[in-house]
Amino acid sequence: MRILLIEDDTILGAAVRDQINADGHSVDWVTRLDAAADHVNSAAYDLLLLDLMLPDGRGIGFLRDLRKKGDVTPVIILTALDQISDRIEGLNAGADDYMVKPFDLSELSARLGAVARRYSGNPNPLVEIGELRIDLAARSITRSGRSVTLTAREWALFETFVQRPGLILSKAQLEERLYSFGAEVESNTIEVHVSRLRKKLGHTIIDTVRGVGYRLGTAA
Amino acid sequence: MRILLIEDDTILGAAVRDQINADGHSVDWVTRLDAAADHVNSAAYDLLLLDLMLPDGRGIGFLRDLRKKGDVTPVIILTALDQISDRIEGLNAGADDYMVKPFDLSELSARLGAVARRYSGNPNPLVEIGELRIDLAARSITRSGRSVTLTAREWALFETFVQRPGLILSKAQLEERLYSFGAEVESNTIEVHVSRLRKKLGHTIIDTVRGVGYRLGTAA
DNA sequence: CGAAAGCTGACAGCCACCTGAAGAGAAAGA
DNA sequence: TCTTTCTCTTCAGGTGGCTGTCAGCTTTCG
Repeated sequence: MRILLIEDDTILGAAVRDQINADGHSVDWVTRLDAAADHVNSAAYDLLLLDLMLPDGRGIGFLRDLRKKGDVTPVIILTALDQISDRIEGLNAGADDYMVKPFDLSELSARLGAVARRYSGNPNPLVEIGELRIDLAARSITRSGRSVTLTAREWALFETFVQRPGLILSKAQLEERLYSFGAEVESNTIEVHVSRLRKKLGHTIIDTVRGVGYRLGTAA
Repeated sequence: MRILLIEDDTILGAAVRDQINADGHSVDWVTRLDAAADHVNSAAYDLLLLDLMLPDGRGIGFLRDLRKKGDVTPVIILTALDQISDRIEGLNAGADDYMVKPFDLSELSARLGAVARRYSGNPNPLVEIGELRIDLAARSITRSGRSVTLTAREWALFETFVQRPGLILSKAQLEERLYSFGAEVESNTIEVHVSRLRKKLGHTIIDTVRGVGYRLGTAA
């Protein structure tokens, strides 16, 4: 596994680097966000270890930008902030996990192993559903050869279904995925977006499971 | 997702149960390890939430035994012990994640979502009963290859039988399972739903034990 | 045979869901 | 900065499917 470590504490950073090397992974180590951005753009990493407090800014923003660009590389946050709000903020920003300093190096190994297992099966970037062709990486969809454009929310919703074929997702789950934990939605937003997706992608693309939730269309 | 909650604190347990329900999952809740073992043996769960300190022993041993038997059901540990050593012991014993009490319920939701995502790629276990094929996770049933759709109540009822093959369930038990406390039913609702299930799934799917209750069909 | 228990078709009320529309807000461009 | 355009949330009205209730019928058993 190829790992990018973003950490400005030299003592902790060195310890983490050595531990990861001992586990048989390769590590690039940077201490600033601008250097991290360069590395992410020029190399493909399997995992980012991201400290939240860095000399040139907060890691949360970096993570948000990363996700905004469509990068889905797993990220584990390293933070000294033992506040629930920070953990949630991190998870919302797109982190896959977090570790609160000080942490034990053997625990870090366990987490790396979990992430490696989680992502060992690479998803096929090209998905075909009925008359639809979906390129998850490029965020593009064609319907019977004709290109279809989705808005941000629509894509987030649709992607959620595509990544979990067969599973029924409740509105609560979908809201959790689409919105921050703090920002509760008090209306039928999910219904509206489902309605729009059906209009754009065909009415059979998403099935309603009354009283339970929604599911990717089985007719396709 | 079907979740088994093993937690002896009634206040926390109830809160967790309600949160999970709100997320669209179904929960069985036990307060002792021996009861947990019974449940694990008699039903297929997608996730275990395991408290470490229980009246009849430590959860770590329970988890070790589970893994020893080859059970790979994901386990999230709930613990009041904010010690790194305990976390590591848990991860080493085969836990997939842990949460330290007190934790935020929205964080629990996030973790459940992560587990659901992690295991969504795996094919769901199929239960076969006669000409029926049942995918408990996807809530789908095929009868002789033909897809059958159940309503929410019908599914809840049928699921109850499938999870307890061989057991005779009284109408009172079934009502308790299908309806929240407070919402009393004063009619033959269970009979009606059993009737509807038989119509959809075949008349031998559920046997009547006169004067006692119902049982999953043995003919199959 | 009679009584108790169980079965099922019918139905009405309710509620989950759908969708068009409107206003607020953000992004893009001048 | 102002304007324009696009997007998202909220709301309200309409619709249909689900579900509890009941009545009448069938089955079981003493």
